[in-house]
Amino acid sequence: MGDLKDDKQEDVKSWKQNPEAVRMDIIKVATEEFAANGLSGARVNEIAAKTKTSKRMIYYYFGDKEGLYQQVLIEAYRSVREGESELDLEHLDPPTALRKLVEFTFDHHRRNPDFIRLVMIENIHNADYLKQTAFMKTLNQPVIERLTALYERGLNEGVFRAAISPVTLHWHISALCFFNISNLETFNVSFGKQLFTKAGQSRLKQQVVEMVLRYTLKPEWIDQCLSER
Amino acid sequence: MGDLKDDKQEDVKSWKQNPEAVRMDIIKVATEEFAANGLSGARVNEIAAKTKTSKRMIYYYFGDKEGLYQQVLIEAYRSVREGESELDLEHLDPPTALRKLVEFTFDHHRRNPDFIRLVMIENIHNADYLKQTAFMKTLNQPVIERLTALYERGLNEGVFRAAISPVTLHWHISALCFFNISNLETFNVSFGKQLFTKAGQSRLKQQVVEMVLRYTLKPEWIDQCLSER
DNA sequence: AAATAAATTAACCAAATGGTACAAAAATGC
DNA sequence: GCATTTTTGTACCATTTGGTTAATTTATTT
Repeated sequence: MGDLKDDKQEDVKSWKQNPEAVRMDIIKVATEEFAANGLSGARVNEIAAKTKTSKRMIYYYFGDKEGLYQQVLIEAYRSVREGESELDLEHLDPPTALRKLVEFTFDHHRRNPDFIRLVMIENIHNADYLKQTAFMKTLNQPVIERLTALYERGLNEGVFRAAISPVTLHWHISALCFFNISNLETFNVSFGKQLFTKAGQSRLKQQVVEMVLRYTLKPEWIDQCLSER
Repeated sequence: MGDLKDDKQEDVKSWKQNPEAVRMDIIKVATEEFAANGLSGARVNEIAAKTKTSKRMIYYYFGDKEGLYQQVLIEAYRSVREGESELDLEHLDPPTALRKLVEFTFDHHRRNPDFIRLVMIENIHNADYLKQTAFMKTLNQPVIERLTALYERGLNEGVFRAAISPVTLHWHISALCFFNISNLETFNVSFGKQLFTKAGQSRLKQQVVEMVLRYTLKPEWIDQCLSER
């Protein structure tokens, strides 16, 4: 018993190649590490250890730490924008569509804290790594286009106020939904946890919706659109 | 010419003590470094080099890097809250006072990007270092108190809608003003610089004011209060 | 099947980093 | 004026870190 023959010849030293899977494994691990610790805080050794492969592979595929970070960023933006594109707002009346968009954004940011953290981290670095990629504008264009279409429908139907720029509208929605996650911890410490309990969050979500709608709707439509739901 | 005598005996090896000045010098330099590079990104050597004193002093006064970071945070919060307390809103009618508060917050955050960055960084660290200090709630209480007084005045005068919590109101104002600075760079890259030119910023400020007022005011007062200015 | 290219491993390295040991100069107490 | 305590400067160190060298294994081409 226990003689060491070629009983299991498979697990001795043998591996299949699967570059793409290895790449994605590294990116996934690195995403968590960078989101948790920032660019300078993350440790390549730590990332490598949590990977199915070795540190050498990281440098083989990504060149250096910053190259890896940049790919993590790109991948994060891509996957988030992909998620957003599932929304279809065209068949809803404009106020309802806007409400749905805000609610979706609010929930979406809550479900993707790692993405929020990566964006925070990238801002700390003055967006230097996003600037290098340069395809950012293309990637983000659809967001604005959808919102523009929605806003113009609302204008034509006479329910939205004029002279709001879609980019500004997007900025407002982003600000409220982003801050909710990004500053959760310091706000907690400073002002208590009321807003961040489960009940607090669903109340807050409705208030954010309300804020955006009260800003966008013509006054005469406010009461109807807010009670509606 | 050039003989080395005791010509200047004063600058050889002599110094006056001034602990508090040294401490503040370190904190000031460290604030910039931490704001620029984060906790893990900042280098103690670099901080020391930019100081009038030596690395040894940093460890003497602050124990370790994290201790220094923590003091930097505390000092930053204190000085910012101090600045805010200069506002006196009591003698203005509630809508005007609220407008002034929002405008002030917007400008204030713009003038203190280092503070914004420190808060971002602290959030990346899950507010662990603020949690340790525990006097945060005391420090931030006045902000809520002032806002509560203002809101209740507005209620009594019949110009504000009911059932808005002051903490929530503060959250909304903070979110919009904070995001403006914190996410400036990534927003720039993603959606263009329109909102962050000089003209763009003053327009945005008015829109933020408008958003808060439309949310807070009773509908019948909106037109009057927004045109007023 | 031989030669070439791509993918992977393990051991190693120089530089940078947070932190300290030691000693000397000022201030303070007696 | 002397002893003790506080404050400061210099030189140094152990560890960690990002990154590499060189060799081995699998896949692909001819």
